[in-house]
Amino acid sequence: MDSPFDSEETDTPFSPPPQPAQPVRLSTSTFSAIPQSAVPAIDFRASLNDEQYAAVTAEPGPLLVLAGAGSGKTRTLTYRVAYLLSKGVRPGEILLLTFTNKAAKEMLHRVNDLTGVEPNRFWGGTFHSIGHRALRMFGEDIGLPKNFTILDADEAESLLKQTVDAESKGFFKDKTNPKPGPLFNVISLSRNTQLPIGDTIEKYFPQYKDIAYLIPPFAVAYEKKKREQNVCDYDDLLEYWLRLLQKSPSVTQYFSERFRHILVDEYQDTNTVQAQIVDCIATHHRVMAVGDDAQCIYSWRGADFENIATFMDRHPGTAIHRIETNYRSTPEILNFANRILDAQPHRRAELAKELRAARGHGMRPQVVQTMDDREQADFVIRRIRCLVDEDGVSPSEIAVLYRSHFVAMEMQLALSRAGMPYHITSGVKFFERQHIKDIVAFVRFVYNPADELAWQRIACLLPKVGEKSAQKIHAVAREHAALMRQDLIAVLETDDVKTKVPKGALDDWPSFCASLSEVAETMRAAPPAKAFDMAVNGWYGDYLRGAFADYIDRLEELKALVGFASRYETMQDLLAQIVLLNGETSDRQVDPDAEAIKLTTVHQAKGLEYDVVFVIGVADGYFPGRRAIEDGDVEEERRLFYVASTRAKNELYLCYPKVATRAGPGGMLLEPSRFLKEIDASLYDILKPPRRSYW
DNA sequence: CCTGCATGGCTTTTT
DNA sequence: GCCATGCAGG
Repeated sequence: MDSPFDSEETDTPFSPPPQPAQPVRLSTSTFSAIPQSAVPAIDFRASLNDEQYAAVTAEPGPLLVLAGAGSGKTRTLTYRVAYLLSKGVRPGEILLLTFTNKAAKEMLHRVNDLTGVEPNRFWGGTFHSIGHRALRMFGEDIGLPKNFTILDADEAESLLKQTVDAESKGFFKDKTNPKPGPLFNVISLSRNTQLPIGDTIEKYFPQYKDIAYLIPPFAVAYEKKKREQNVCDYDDLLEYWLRLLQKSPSVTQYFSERFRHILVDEYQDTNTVQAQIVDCIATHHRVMAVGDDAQCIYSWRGADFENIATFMDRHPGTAIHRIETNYRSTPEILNFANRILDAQPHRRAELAKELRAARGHGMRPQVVQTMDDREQADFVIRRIRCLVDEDGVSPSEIAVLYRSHFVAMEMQLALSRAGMPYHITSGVKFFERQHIKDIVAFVRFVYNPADELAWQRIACLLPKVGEKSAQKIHAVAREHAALMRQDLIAVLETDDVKTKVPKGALDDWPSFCASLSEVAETMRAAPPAKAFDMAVNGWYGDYLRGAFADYIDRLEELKALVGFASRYETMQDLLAQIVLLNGETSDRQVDPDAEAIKLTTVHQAKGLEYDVVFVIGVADGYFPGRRAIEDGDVEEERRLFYVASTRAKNELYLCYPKVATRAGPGGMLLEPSRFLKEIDASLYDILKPPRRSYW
């Protein structure tokens, strides 16, 4: 049972002396009082308020922390980690689970600042990335070969599409049937909620009631395909992890003995699988779940804030801590935000929190009405200039938030025109760029030749090769390889295989195959970055030169990818991170350290705070989104609006254009968001910026 | 079977 | 005003 992570906790200067193994027990005991001199002494009492202090220093055991927005939830969590360390708990005994990569990074960074303990000494990260680690260690116990690869959302969807096409020829031809995307969502949601597909459809997708019976076989076939190709989709990382824990007592024992303390951030956003995973590992009940039902914004992915309510049933003797003092926002912003929740049709009384403002007064939120997108962007830019130049606000303390990516389009253009540097956590991500995905697929195929999606991607780059030819080539190569007991890549150049290669592709074929072999060779002997380097310099390099006019720029990015790869020691880890870190934004920025304002979706802004926040597109149809309105369920959108508003510390601007220029049929008139209309007008000011002269 | 053109349909949010 | 899918040609 060797883990590549084991060494990390044992040989660093901060490690306390080894402790005798302690029996797992329901913890009524206090912490073992082993002095921890390496971690700097922290005055917990002075650094925290009463509520936070109580939670941070609570006896080990099930803890539920109900923490409102801006009440210092992350602070509580990070200090809890520091407190555990100060009591002699080793970093390797702490498991820290979050939802987004950003949150994980932020948390571990803060712990590092506080205690000096390096982030990589904890097991901390998203459920998915920790699931991947678990599968990497124990996947073979449930029949998952160790070189499995991970499909991103597009690839998974396309595999499902191919599966369904193969199972039932005309399914997608019939327009009344769900398309691959929605179909994937149905299956995914059923897996994440652990509900049978029939129940899932009844509950969440009644429009598919009539064809519900068709879907379970598709799900089964899809699962089979994934196994054949030795690939996992995102949901597998959670489901297989759970299955592993349920099927193998020794694995469960390993995790629960190893992670004597479990902390879960944003517990309101756990879905059934995630909650079950936590419960399985936390047989010792030393688990701290931190959450706020008002900020549950992932229910479309199966998140169920009822998990908070049932936590105490699943972990008897739960101590509940409420943290209700808000240090972040001015009372004006907080009043406004509280009213958003007041308008909720049904509130859970037992979860309700009353946020108290701790700060002095500031300005009321400003509702900004402009003609169109363009004026909206102009307003934001002019206001930012003013804030930065005259009020001395740092650009990095300013954020522009929106419900969905497309709302930010005009904003991006305007910022570029104005020469104002910005970070954007949306749009086409670095790892989603074509050439990046190509080269990753190239390497991924070498690593796992059963991965047909990776194969299709690279094979289709050859002239005259499309999906069908790619499939045929792969099939014949697979057969041949099995027959000859040889590597799949080694048989690609045999005549049998070549008969399936279209004429137009034969010119490229030898160098294509040679490059694959070279990469395979490198992968066996050298660190992963070398294999990437080899791939870039081989056949793909030639292809790139011919296929793209901006060849130089793209090559530059591929070199950056090689640089990224050099941070990883194993191919498995590297390839997984590329899929899972689906974040690393393609900042159009030259200097990454330059002070830049931030553009992000509300989802990605969760947990973060800024001096000044602009929410753009606060109009019905945008926020709440059109879809949510049509489905008659805007409650999640309301929580999202609450999350957006509570990101602001000093100033909050809610902007909307009166005319929709781009979206919809065009020229449509927009109403202010219903969430604005629900709020007493005395709680905000209305601002109508003068029309800008255009010459 | 692949590729190019035209029409229709449409837009969450993240791992 | 965009992208993806559908149809005709090679």
